[in-house]
Amino acid sequence: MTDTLSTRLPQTGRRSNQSDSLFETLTVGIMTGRIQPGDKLNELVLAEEFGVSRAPIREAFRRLQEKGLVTHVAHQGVRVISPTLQDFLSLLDVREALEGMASRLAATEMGPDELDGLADVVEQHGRDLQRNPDGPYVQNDFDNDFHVRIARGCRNPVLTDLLCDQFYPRLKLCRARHGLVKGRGLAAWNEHRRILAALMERDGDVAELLMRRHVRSARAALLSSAPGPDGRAAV
Amino acid sequence: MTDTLSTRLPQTGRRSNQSDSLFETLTVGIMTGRIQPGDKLNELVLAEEFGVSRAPIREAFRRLQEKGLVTHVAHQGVRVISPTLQDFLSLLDVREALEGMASRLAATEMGPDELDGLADVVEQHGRDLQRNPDGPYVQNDFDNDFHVRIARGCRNPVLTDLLCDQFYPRLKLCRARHGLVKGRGLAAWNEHRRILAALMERDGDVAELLMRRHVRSARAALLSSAPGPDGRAAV
DNA sequence: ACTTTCATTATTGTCGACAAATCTCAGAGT
DNA sequence: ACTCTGAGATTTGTCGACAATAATGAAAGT
Repeated sequence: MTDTLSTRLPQTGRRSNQSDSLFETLTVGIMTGRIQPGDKLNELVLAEEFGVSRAPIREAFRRLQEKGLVTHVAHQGVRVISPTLQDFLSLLDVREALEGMASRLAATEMGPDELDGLADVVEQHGRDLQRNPDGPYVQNDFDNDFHVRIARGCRNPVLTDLLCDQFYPRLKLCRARHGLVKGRGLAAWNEHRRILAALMERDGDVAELLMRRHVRSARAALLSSAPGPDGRAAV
Repeated sequence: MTDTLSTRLPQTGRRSNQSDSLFETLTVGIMTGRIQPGDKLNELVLAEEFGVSRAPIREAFRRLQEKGLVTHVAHQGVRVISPTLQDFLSLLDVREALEGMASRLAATEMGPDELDGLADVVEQHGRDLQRNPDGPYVQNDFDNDFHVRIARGCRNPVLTDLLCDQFYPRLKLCRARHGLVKGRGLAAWNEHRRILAALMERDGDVAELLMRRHVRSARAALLSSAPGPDGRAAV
């Protein structure tokens, strides 16, 4: 945790209870990397930092715990999860299943305007690649991310929530811990283009197939860039 | 909520904090149907019932909220989710993806002893069907459920937790709200047998295919037994 | 020098109380 | 009979304090 957290506290009057604000702020803090994997979250420190009592802090902790972003052991406090490479790989297996289904559903459910927006995202990604061809695919803006748009376009609220609220935060946590895979930007972009084409053709079977292959490629790239020779995490 | 909840409170000294006990007790209460969908959960009432203060109650509520079993609106309290038929169907779409992947992984990861145990489960199910051929497939014992065993056999902790801790409780909630589909017991059993066979042959492709078809069949049966003519929930 | 023991400290778990918001329902008004 | 209003009651949000447990570190023993 490099910086003071209170800088981002909305102190909004819109949301009446502080527990919800805290939860959101801490979630963003973990996703952006301001709070690092392995960091201990001290109740008193955070309470003072945010100018609240410990009760709302603890309630936010319980939600973070159930969200899978922190661990909580009795009388020992809360600590940001530090996923092993094995955890990362496990997460990507589940991601393959979920995003594959999301793509299948999105193929029939996304509206023309949504598809246009998705095409814009891909096009912008292509322009970014021209400037920096070897860079990884970075998820700068959550709302303008290729995968997030598909997760939202599948018209399945359970799946959308699962991916956006639970899965992508944990994925960002894994990336903060293990780094991004370099040099897969161009390959990812090509795979995105083919998935987009399948969606526009309303071909759910192909869209699922391509998305699953896409996630599997990312997983394989991660595995091949892993430190250990047997595919196990160093820590 | 028909019965007093405190009957199941472990009051165990083993688990030091009461928040965890409450969370588990409430989760079981919702899963078993003792707490019904739509029920309001009053902090003071529960605090008195369990003989604790409101703080641990509230912390348990936050975890239930993030688990997706209750809703929480500010100054209005906590209420057990009352899923629409649409939610039920959405859940089954995601279930198809997750259990399909679990079956694929389980085909290569499950040990011989685990497969034997799974075969016993299927056999026992067959004996139950002889006595009551028209009954639905009921999940009497969580540990001896066909799907739970596969979820645990896939050797992917993320997937196992997602299915057992998050998905199956929500599924039970949906069943409590919308009832079980009658008369699918025999068909389900046959599908289970074929999935088991694929697992024993270590054929992940077929196992995933059959499991997805199995879940889709259950979904279709639910849809056809639905009240509305257009597949929309009455509520 | 190293390990063990024990008292001190720091942190978490729980509680009761107060403030703020919502809900309830009797009574006035149409 | 129906709707609207508002005071009282109920319920939630937050706080400060105390108790219980774990982490820390100094002193004693080997």
